[in-house]
Amino acid sequence: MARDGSITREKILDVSQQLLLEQGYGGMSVDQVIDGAGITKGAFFYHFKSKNDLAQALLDRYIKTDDDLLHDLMRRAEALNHDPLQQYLIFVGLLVETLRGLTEPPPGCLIASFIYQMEIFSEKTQETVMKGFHEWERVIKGKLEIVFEKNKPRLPVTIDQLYDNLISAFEGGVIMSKLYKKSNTLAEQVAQHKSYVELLFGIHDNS
Amino acid sequence: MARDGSITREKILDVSQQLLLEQGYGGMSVDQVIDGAGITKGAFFYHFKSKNDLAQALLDRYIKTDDDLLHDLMRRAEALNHDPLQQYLIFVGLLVETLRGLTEPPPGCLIASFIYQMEIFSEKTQETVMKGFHEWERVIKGKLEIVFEKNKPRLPVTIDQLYDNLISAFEGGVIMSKLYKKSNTLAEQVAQHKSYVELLFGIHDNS
DNA sequence: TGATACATACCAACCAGTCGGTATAAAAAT
DNA sequence: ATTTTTATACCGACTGGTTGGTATGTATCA
Repeated sequence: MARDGSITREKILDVSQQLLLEQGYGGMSVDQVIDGAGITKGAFFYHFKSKNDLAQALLDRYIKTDDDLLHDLMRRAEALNHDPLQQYLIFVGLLVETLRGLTEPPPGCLIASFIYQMEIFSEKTQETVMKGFHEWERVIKGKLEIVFEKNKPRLPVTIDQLYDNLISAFEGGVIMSKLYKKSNTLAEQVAQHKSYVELLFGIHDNS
Repeated sequence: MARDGSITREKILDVSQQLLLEQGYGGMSVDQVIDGAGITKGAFFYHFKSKNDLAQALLDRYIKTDDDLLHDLMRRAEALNHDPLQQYLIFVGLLVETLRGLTEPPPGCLIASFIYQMEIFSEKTQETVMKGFHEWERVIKGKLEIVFEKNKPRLPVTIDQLYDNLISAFEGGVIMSKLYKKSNTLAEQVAQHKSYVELLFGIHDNS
C-alpha cells in the first residue's frame, strides 16, 4: 500500500499545527510530530526536507485557507447589498458569525505565533509571514476606499487605521480567547470593530 | 569582585527578555543567554535554578512593571478630572501618549508570547500567565463600573466586552507593530479604543 | 572564615537530519 | 500474460552537535 502520500502529509501538517500553537515552533520537536502522526523519521523527512520546510508548508496552507474564507465572505456580503458601507458591515457580520462557530477554544493564529518567534525562521519564511495579511489588506482597504468616497466618518480616522483595527481586533481577540479558553471572546471583539465602524459612520443616528 | 549579584541577574533578565521576544521561549537557549550576557553557565544557574525559573522571573518582573504603569497612569488621570468617564478617557489618552514614546519597534508583550507557547511552561508559570492581566482587569472594570452608573452607552455593550476591547486593542496593536516594524501602530490602535468609547458615550454629539 | 558570586569541566538526554534498506504498485519489456 | 524495472512511500538505526543541568573549584568581600 505505497500509494497516496498526501494523506500522511496532511496528517503531519494537522498534528504539527496543533503542537505549534500549543508549544511554539521552537518548543516543538520533530519527534513529537512523528509520535503524534504515528509515523517515523524517514516518513517525515521524505515529505519535508527540513523542519523549517514544514513551517513554510504550514504557513502556506494557513494563509490559503484564510484567503479563501475572505473571498467567500466578501462575495456573499456583496451579493446581499450594493451599498459599499453595508457590504463591509455585512462582511464583518458574516466573519463574526463564522468565528462564533469555531472549535472551543480557538487554537490560535499561525501568523501571530510566527511573529512572536520570527528570528528562528529562514528569510523566505519570514517574508511569507510579512505577506500573510496581504490579500486581506488589498481587499479590505479596497472596499474601505469606496466606502470613504460616499461616507465621511464622524472622527478623523484613516483607511489604514480602520484596516489595522479589524486585524488587531481579530489578533487581540485570539489572544484573549486563548487566555480565557473560550472562543466567543474572539467573535465579540470582531463584533466590537463592527460597532465602532457603525458609530463612525452614524448608522444609529436615525431615531 | 564577588559583590553585587543583582547586576548580573538583571543583565540576564534583560538579555533573555529580548531573545525570548525574538525567538520564543523554546527557540531561546541558555547558551545564547549567557553569551549575550557575557557570563558562564555557572553564573546563570547560580541566579536561576532552571530555565523555567528564568521564565517565571521574567514574567513576574514584566507584570510588576505593567501594574506600576497602570497605577501611575490611573492616578494621574484621576487627578486631572473627577468625572469617571473623563477619567477613563484621560487614562487611555495617557496610555496612548506613553506608547507613542516607546522604542522602535516595540519588542512585544511577554504575556502574549507566553500564551502562544503555554504548554512548555510549568503549571505555576501557566497560572501566573493567566493572572497576568488581573490587576488591569480589576482597576479597569472597577472604573468602567462607575462610568456605567452615570452614562449609558448608545449600543448594548458590556463592561467585560469593553475591558476585553482595551486589552485586545493593545495585544493586536503589538502584533501589527511587530509586523510593520514601527511602534506607532500600537499607539494608534489603543487610540481607536478611545475613539470607540467616546462614540459609545456620545462625547462628540454636542455640535 | 564563611557566605557570596561566579568560572570550568562535564554529562545524559535530546535535537534535527542522514542513510541504507524495503514493501508496494504502476509502467515497461518480454 | 508474465516478468522486469522503476518510482513512490516509508522504516528505523545512526550521527554529530546542542540542550538544560550539575559537580567542583576559586576569588572576593564582610
